[in-house]
Amino acid sequence: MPPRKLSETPGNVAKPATISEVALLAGVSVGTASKALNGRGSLRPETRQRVLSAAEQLGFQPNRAAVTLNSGRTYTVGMITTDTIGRFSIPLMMGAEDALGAGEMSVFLCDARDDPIREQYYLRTLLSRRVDGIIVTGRRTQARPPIGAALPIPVVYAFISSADPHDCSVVPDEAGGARKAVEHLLATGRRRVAHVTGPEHHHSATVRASAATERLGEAGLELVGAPMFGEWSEAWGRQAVRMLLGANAPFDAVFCGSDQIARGVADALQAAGRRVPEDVALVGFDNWDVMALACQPPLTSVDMELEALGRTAADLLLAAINGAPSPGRHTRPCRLVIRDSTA
Amino acid sequence: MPPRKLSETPGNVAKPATISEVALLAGVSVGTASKALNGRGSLRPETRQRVLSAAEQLGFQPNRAAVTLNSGRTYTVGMITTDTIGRFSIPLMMGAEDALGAGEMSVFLCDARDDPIREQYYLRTLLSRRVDGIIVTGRRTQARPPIGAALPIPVVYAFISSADPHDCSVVPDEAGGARKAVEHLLATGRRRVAHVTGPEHHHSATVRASAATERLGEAGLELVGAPMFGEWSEAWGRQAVRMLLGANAPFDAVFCGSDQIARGVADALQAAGRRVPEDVALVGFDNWDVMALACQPPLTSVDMELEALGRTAADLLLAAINGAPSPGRHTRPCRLVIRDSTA
DNA sequence: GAAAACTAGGAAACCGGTTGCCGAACCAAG
DNA sequence: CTTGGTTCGGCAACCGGTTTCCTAGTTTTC
Repeated sequence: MPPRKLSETPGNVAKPATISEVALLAGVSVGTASKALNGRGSLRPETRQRVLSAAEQLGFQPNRAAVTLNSGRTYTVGMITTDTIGRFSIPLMMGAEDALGAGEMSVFLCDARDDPIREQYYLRTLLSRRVDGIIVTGRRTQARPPIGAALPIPVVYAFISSADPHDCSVVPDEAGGARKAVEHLLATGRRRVAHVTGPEHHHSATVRASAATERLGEAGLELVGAPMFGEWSEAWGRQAVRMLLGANAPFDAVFCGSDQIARGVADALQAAGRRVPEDVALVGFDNWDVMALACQPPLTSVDMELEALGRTAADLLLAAINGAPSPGRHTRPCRLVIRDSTA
Repeated sequence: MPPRKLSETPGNVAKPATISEVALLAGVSVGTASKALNGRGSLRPETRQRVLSAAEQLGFQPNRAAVTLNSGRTYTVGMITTDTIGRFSIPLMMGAEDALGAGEMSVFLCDARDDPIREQYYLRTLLSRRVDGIIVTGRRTQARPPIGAALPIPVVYAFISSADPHDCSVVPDEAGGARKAVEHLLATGRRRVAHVTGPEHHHSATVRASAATERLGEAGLELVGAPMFGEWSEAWGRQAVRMLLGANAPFDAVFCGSDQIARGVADALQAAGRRVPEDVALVGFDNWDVMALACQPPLTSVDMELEALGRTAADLLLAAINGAPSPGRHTRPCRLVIRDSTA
């Protein structure tokens, strides 16, 4: 095999310049070149300048492997999504990547696809690559077993949280979000609120349901019927409306566990001749633009601010890498985005 | 700053083991340890075993920076999404990450967010980190200027393509997909097909529209009216249906440029009393499960097989890294997924 | 004008592995 | 007992930077 025939393009550069080539061109030693490039040591300004122009001319970029080797720092972090990359992981990743990029950190992407074997494989890979830290994200907020014990580097869990309370986790305040949703419904004069949400075994569903119930209780009210647990789909939203209408318990608002459910609810309500928001106000959860904006009318929804959450996680990780860890569970508020479905 | 106080956890390991520690424990020299671990040189089986158990015992993982330094290979590639990570980039990234991970490659994630400055920043970063190759992806299939000229490493464009025909690009056969959609409609007896799609300045919209028109022409038919260019939204789908119904030109099928449009079309048709698929058959594009499955009835749609596309791109990149580049534009077929909207 | 104090820049060790080369120990053959 | 061929494993160079230490040359000081 030829040494590195990487492309047929004629203008292809063979190899990046090394510091010794820069030193040679500038007529100094390698050590001096290094000092000039990093602003260390005491050099005549003219010498420094000569090295800098030589570097410029050769398009010199220091070999990060070499830098890593004697600093011990890789300026790299790993991001493991335990569930498949999806609607929730993306904003998280974007936020984290944004904050890390600003700190000159690069991000290794690892998609463990819900497979513990893949997860451990990636963990070993990341440790072998000596990343400075790891962010673990997932699709659900439920606590999960720590990804590893006694790791030599800091780990931050984002959205998902670690079952070990000493680990650093950043999670959205889903209960607070649900309370905000209910408060808004109360503020707009609704008194008979139903709740349609995802499966009962899903952590988010139960947390949001309890918080909503509790907040109504504080206002001396009760949920219309029990929380309706089902699945995170439009079809379930439609079905739930049929059940609600059949139950003969009047309601003037539905707080939904997700925007998809809310959209199904909206469709079914209108099919049944109920107007949104005049007859029934509607609040969703996730503020997933595709759903919330396409809904008719556009949907008021709770936004978990995942991008900011990812950014926070990255900042906490950077702090931990720099020797200032913040162990424990950190909570970030949700934001209510008001649209026509409750106007 | 303390040297590396990374977490408060007591069991925290200070530092990963080095090969010299392994060698010490096994009672051999560093070089011998290296040979034992890599299966090189000629060693007594017993010696080899002693080194292996020492490595095992210390949890030794070779420092990749050191390996990189003398192999020149980083076993790392960069993945740059030119547009923001979104619905299209995700499956691409997953496919690529999957194929690369199987080849022991790690992936640097770079989200350029449609910003040329960020893009060049990431490119420099990746080159400085001496990645073995780069995959460029984006949200649209249109050709874009090459990300850099005369790069020392191979680059593969996935989904998006490079304006330079010598660059390696992998794109879905959107025209073929559109033809398949039309063929299916013809096969199910439809003869009066309308086409509602995205903005005319969008490459995908025009390519798909032309292919659909052409395929109808081959059957001696014409599109009902001109292709209706608008935007990629449900609202436009609904509006287009109102326009179609108002035009008094009968139609028995609508081929839509996206699933979102198709869903708007479905809703508006049903609101107008037209049954899907009995009166009007409907085909979407993208096979975006959230839309295609939630649509009533579930939507027949063209799937661009983005995950496979990403995998192909990764395979081509790996081949190029190993000295076997495949310059030029590579096309991958789309797949028609048949559901109730055309049954 | 000589000694002391700086200054600029070079030599070399080092980070943690890999690999070519060489020598020691062992075996069998002469 | 010497010689030649093997086998095993150590030594040291090397990858590309950074950093410490040190020296030669210049400037300052008395």
